[in-house]
Formats: sequence, structure tokens, C-alpha cells
Amino acid sequence: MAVEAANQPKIRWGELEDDAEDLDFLLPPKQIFGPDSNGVKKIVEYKFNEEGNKVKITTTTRIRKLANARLSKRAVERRSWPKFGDAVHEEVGARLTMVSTEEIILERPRAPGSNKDEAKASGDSLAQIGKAGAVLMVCRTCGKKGDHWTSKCPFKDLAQPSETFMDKPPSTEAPAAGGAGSQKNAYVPPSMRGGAAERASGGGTEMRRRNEENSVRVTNLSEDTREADLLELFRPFGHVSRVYVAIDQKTAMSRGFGFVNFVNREDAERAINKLNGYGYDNLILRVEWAAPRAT
DNA sequence: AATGAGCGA
Repeated sequence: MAVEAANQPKIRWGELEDDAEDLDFLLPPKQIFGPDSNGVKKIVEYKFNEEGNKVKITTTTRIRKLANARLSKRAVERRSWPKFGDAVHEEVGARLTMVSTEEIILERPRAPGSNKDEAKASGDSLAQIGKAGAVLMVCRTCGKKGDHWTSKCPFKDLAQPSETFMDKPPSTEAPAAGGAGSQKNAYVPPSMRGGAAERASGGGTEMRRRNEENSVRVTNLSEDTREADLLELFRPFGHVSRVYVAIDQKTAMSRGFGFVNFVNREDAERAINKLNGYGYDNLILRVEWAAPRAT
């Protein structure tokens, strides 16, 4: 096999391409007609097709004509306005586009830990991140601004406590990572938050491994309901920690049910009460507490 | 009618 290959002259596709181009001079030149009064433009050109035959290609296009009839009266009127503003000094045709020189400062969220110096400097890196990127970060999962941004975010489980938790600042100072986290909204582990004492007496078994709690099952979803739709539907009730739509691996289509997890149980309960029996996409939703996932 | 991924150290 190697011998056979060696006997063949080497052919590179790049050269083939060149050959094809070389023959183009044999073809009649491209002709362009119009555009005529109707804005119709015609291009006639010749090419070699894959079999090497000469083919004629005629392309007819109509230049988009802005019919005045389709413009609002105001728009038509604006066309007769004299130039004003910066355009006064422009020697350009009747219609022109100005380039804005206005400076727009964009705040860009930085990946946590990507700049150690800045994060360290303030002591509490999480709080700092929250400040720096708060404007633009919107979490895909919960839709809230500021504390995390995707379901894969390593900080997603450190989400800022929701309003109900915020009402009761912790009595115990949280041992913040930086050591100096004495701000009001410094991160407080769930076990230390308001009401922790009662729960802790039970042995602190409330440890949540994941945001598996307050899971709501939604069935009778239409086939094209996606997670984003579910989120939109449930978000008004409170902080949603996860949405999931079951997908059939074979068909890649929705299995018609999904789950929504809430940070706060009361929010989940309200969602169930409001949304169970709710008409959505021609179907009646069933919304109820989900059984714990099978192991 | 119906109860969910991935997961590597």
C-alpha cells in the first residue's frame, strides 16, 4: 500500500483548487444588468460545475425599495428635515449614519479567583465578587442578579441568603474565608442562619448536600416546555435553586415532566397552590411535592 | 401516566 502511494504523483487539494481557477479565464466575463427602474438587477456569469461543464448562472435580485407607502407619515416627513447636530457639517448624502463617540464603561464580571490580588485585598472574596459583577450577572438557574451566574458556578451553593434569611442577621459571627468578613451580608452557612438553634438541637441533620430540598414535581408539561419556561413560570414565587425537565435520551424530547426546587419551602408551597391546575400551553399542569429521588 | 444528571479528585 505504501508503494502504491509512492508511485502516485502527490496531489494536494490546494493545487486542484488552483487548476480550477486557472480555467476560469476561458469563461465569458460576468455581466451585470441594471438595476432598472424597478430595482431589478441581473447578474449573468459562467462557471464550471463539478463535472467540468460550463454552466450559465443567472441571478436576479431586486434591490429593496423603501416604498413610501410603507413608511409612516412621520418617517417620510423626517426625510425632508434639514441636517442638524453633528450632521450639519457632514458633506454626506441625504442619509448617513453617525458614529457615536460616547464612551460606555462596561463592567465585566470576573471569574472567582481569577485575580487573586483584588479578591484578597478586601478580605471577603465572595462579597467582593458580588459587588464587582453584580450589575451584569444574572444566574441562568435562579434568574437573580449578583451572587452567581450559572448552574455550574462553583459558588452556586453559597448563594446569598434570601430575603427571609436576611431579616435575621446571625448572632454568631460566621468564620469567613478571608477572616475579616464582618460586613452585614457576609456569607453565613445554612447551619448558622436564623432558627438554626432549633434545628441544630435535632443533631444538625439538616445538612443539605445539594439543593435537593423543596422539590416540586411538575407533570403534564407540553413537549416543547423547556427549563427556561419552567423557570419563568416558577420564579415569581421565590428563589428557585434548580429547574429540570426530564429528557428522553433516545428521542431527545421532553418526557413531559420536570422538577423545580425552591430555596424556601413556603415559596414552593405557594407555587404548588397557585400553579397546580394552571393552564399552560393548552395543558393543565399538575404541580405537587416531589418524592425524593430514587437512589 | 409520569419521580431527574453527572461525579472528574
